[in-house]
Amino acid sequence: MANAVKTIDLQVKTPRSLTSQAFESLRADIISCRLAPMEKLRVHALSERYGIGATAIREALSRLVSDGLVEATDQKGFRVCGVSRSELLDLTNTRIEIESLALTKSIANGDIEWEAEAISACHRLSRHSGPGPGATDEDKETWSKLHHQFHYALLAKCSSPWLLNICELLHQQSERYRHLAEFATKPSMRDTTKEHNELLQAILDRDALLACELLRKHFSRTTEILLEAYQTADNSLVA
Amino acid sequence: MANAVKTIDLQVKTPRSLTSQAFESLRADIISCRLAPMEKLRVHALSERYGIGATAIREALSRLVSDGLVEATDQKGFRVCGVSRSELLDLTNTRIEIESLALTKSIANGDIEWEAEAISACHRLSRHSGPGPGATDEDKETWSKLHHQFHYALLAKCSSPWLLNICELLHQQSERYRHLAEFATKPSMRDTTKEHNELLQAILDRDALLACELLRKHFSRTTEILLEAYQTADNSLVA
DNA sequence: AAAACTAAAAATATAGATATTTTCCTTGAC
DNA sequence: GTCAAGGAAAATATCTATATTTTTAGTTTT
Repeated sequence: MANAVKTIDLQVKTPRSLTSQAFESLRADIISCRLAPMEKLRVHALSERYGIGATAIREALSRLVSDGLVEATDQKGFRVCGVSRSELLDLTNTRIEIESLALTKSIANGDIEWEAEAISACHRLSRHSGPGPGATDEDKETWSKLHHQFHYALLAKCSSPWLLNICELLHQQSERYRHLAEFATKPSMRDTTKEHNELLQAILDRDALLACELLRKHFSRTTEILLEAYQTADNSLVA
Repeated sequence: MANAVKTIDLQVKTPRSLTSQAFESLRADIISCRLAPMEKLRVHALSERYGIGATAIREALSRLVSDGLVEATDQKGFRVCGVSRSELLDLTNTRIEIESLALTKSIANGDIEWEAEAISACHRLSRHSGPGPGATDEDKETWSKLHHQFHYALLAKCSSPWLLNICELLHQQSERYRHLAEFATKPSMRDTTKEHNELLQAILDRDALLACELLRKHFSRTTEILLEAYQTADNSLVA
């Protein structure tokens, strides 16, 4: 009721707190490995780097602890979580199993709108030039986003917020591993677009078993390539 | 080398930081619902309650955000995460599915030592008087711990740190729901000891399918009882 | 070379300043 | 009279700067 024009309220942009800004900057820098695994995170240094007070940094780091990106030790401060071959393998396996659950549910519940979203996300992704060697940092970031949106769209209708949360958590972890080897990967003799299209087709056919199998292969292949890249580059992932 | 008696260093207790203390106190109070769902968490008030400075509280609250126990809104502070029937149902389902994965793996990998641990944890639990109406707060807490240790022991050999992490996360969430209805539950016409024993037996028989089915029933029954308790007590879990 | 001491650096905690949000009261319109 | 709008005042969140403790690294001594 009352008059229709009152406050414009065009959702400008949330006047976010410095803590939130620091949180996102830190997360982005850790996932992209601009802050390397096991790197010590000195609050004072970060405070200068981002131009944000120490308390806000400290709080942002704390929030990242439960996300598994930062580890904190009492009286010794923070550091970026380490990486290892065994963790990458565990992560990949866990992700395959849990995303398969979500995908199966999504296929069972998804409606036409869901199919449409998946198709358009897949299309957007396929038209991007990809994260290959010639790409700028911005290109790579855009591709990551599109890639994420495609996979998210597939799981979106699993109708389980908790399951979806967990998938997001695992995705975030995987992204870090992918970035870690990014500069070491070769011009990829891999047709990811084809993989995505096949996955999409299986989904449209509502063939959950095939879709899960394709998802498994998709993730496994990425991990294999990463592990190989580490070996070639002696980019030692200490076990 | 050198003389044997120097510093006693009997692993007294880690001289933990105030932040860690605050973190654990807050977590315990939220899980036990001494801090109720949706309750506003005023930093100043908590600072006095625990006798710990505001910064440490703030940091501890930040750490709880990613654990899904506290939610933060920029410029509006913190509050305990809300609860709902639908979330309880989602949580239970997700937990059933994911713990089943872990349990199956554990059964595949577990050795004699693992069996022994499971048996002894089950025994310890069965000899406890239980969390029934006549129990003191300390009794209840001890029972929770033993119950947790039993279930953890079952999953311990899944050989996937990530999967285990996620199970712990979900367990923590479930515990909060259990405590929420604790005072409303009736003298339980339920033989949990029997349920636990049957589950243990299936595991010793290495019958993964049966074990998962028993686990599912175990969790489902708890949730049913909780939902019923909410209804009777008008302990409204707003949908 | 190992232990003990010293000085610098860093993490943690406190207190106080600033800015935002909420509350509550007043005012005005229907 | 009731409801909505406006606007202080209080409460609260956020941030900075400072002080205290702990860790680390370097140096000396045994």
